[in-house]
Amino acid sequence: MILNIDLASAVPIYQQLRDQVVEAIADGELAEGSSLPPIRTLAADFGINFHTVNKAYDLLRKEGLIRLNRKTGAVVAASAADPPFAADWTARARTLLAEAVARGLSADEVLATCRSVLDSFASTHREDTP
Amino acid sequence: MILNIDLASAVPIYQQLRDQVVEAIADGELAEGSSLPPIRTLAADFGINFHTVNKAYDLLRKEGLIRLNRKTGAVVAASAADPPFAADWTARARTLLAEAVARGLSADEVLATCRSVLDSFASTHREDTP
DNA sequence: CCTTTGTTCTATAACTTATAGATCAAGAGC
DNA sequence: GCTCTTGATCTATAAGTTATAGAACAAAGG
Repeated sequence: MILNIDLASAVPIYQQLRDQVVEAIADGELAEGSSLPPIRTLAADFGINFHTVNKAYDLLRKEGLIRLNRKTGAVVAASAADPPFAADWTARARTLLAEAVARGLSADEVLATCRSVLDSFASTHREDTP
Repeated sequence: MILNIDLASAVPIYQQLRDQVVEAIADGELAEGSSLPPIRTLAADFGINFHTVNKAYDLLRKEGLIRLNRKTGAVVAASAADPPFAADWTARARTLLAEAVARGLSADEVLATCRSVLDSFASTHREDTP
């Protein structure tokens, strides 16, 4: 798994890490059961503090995306969307979609972009499609 | 225009205000040329500081969504999406869409949700559809 | 004139982010 | 058994963000 962080970005480092793990899971690059690097290793690789990585992993655990165990380390969990998540997600999507439309993108363009992004997730790295 | 703010929310007040104006513009509820309430009026209505409202308006101005003038007040600008915006928006959409997929929603469900939200924007409050 | 409006300064308290160091507890392997 | 690796959990500190507050300025209108 290839992770990149941008120290100059306005988005917090722990959030960048979380986002990239989320994208890797959606991508299929990180399948259920696969392991993430140990906190300290990842921190050393990026030259950042291990507490920052810990915060990202803790966030992913709270979201139910990974399981954390001593020695087993961080492992990608089985995904099961609960109804409250769907409602919350839709509210956030509404805000993001509204921004695109308000800035002058047409609904068709926006939907095409979404479809294209979703296709890029569905098509790659799936090992359960023989 | 009906604005609601949640003081208990984790999302900053100025961001909530910005998001709701963005949604109102996407909705057509706020058409090009229509006026937003004066900073101090809005602040008084919500019982919050006028600097907080000023920050939201300033953000909207920087995004090119409204124009600010002394005495003319805050007016919704003509929308014209520049290419850098589209690229930036797609990157943010990728993160949000990835979250839905990673949490177990199917690509079809997600796309249907997006379509439904976009339809809700396109269908309401348009006075340029005779 | 005086009011209304956005704009711009300073200041402060509370919270968030990132860093740092120390320690604990569970499991693996020698 | 001992040690190493691992996540988990405390304290602490510096820098940045958020929200509040008060004051004052500049332009346009009545």
